[in-house]
Amino acid sequence: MNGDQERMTVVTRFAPSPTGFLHVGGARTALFNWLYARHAKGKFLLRIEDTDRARSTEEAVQAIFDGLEWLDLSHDGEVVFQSEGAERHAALAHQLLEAGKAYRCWCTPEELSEMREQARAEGQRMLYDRRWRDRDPAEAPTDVAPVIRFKAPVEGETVVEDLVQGAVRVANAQLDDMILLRSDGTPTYMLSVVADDHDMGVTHAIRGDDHLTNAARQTQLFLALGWQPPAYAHIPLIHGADGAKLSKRHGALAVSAYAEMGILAEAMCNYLLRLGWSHSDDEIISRQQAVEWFELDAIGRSPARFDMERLSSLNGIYIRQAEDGELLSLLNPHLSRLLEQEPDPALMPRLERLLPSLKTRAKNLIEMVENAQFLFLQTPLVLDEIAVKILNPESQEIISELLIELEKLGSWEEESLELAVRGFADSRSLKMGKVAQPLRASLTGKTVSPGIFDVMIALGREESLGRLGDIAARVS
RNA sequence: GACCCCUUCGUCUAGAGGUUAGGACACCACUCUUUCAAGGUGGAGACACGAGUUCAAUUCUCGUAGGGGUCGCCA
Repeated sequence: MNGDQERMTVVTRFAPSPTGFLHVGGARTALFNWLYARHAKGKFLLRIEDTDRARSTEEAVQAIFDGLEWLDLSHDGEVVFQSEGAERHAALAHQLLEAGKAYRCWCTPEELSEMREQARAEGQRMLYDRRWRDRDPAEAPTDVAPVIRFKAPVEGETVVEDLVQGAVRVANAQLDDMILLRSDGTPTYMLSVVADDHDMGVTHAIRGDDHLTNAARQTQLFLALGWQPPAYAHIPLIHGADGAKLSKRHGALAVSAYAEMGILAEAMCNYLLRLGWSHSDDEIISRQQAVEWFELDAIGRSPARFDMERLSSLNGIYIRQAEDGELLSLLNPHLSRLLEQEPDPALMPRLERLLPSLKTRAKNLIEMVENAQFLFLQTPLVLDEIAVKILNPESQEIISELLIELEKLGSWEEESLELAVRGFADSRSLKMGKVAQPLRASLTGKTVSPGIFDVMIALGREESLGRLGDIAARVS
């Protein structure tokens, strides 16, 4: 990179094709582009590559917007829809044609597939054989609409100075004359990206490794148009847990699916950031630190596997760090779904009080609301199987006697509650567990819950005594 | 098949000629303890293989093997 370029404002872009949801791979690409732009105090642009009108959908465009919003990756300026530049792209193709840097090709799809068959049979790379490159257009069939192909260099090599992969050399003989304009006159992706990256002033194209070969062809096109290609950074792909490519039919989920699983956006970003990028031993990295630290040369070159365990663990950490108010609003939709109705606002303080205790016990928002569900249940509680076993006649008797002690309590604070319950256990020579577990079962209907005194405080005196009363009432 | 890229614990990675090869997740044990977690302590666990270069290679070079990607009038 020369000095002029260093002084230029960095412009990155995320350029997804709207043919499906935004999955983790795309999300990471977007994150890296965003981080690099913010780090360099440059611009992060968003371009929707919808030149394949047959496959692009409105819903997919929306899904991409939603996904980026969830991840909090805001772009600068207006969104560019690639299809809107079709006319200019087509004009560029004609300009190349007139300059003798492109030519018309009248091959039919059938001829092309024959060519591929033959190349395969001969063990060659399946390339277009350039049969119309120097052929007289007068020989053109009249019943075939031509495409415009790029007259690519035949000899020598094209070098992509990749910021992640290093210098990648491709022999020009390995690249064929790509189609610039389809027979219906519409531009192809290859032409459109080059034109748009140039027009948008993109200085750094950070994208998936699967575009590496394309980078060589795009470099040739840039040069033919008299433009300078952007700096490229091809980041390794994300693989599934089994090492195979992560695809829509193989483990790749929409980022929205992770949101529904109760993953926090911050955790997702932190996880994605550490997939292929590192800053010595740092693991928990805030957005602010990431912006400060993010450099392209710290991106690894080998593909990484997607590890849900790791994401979950990170998510647990972010949940514990989350601010209560924020967490509460994040929890709300999950709670409504679990309860199959809006939670009673009058009961929300219970959740709020139990939040600190709930935080250490969940790896995602779903687990969290499940652990908190008992706070919102109607009494008498329906006990689960093991809770029923714990509340045998003996335990019910204990609860009944404990209830009498608790009713006498003047204050309903952790200290006094603990004193009372422990005192009660001591007085009968009972181990704490003998009292706590029946208490837990009575109060929550389950055998697993946050600390029992936290539970009692969250439920409040009246509700707690009521629930214990339900159990005590069984003692005949 | 051709071309391109990759290769450190099971996974994500640190490392950039000389380290007891470090951290994180997961795993195991212990601890804390009213359950479950969280926390704390400790443990097991890796430089794919083969040649070179060098006094010295995980680190540099070249092969081999394995993995991945690309070869559309898709993007």
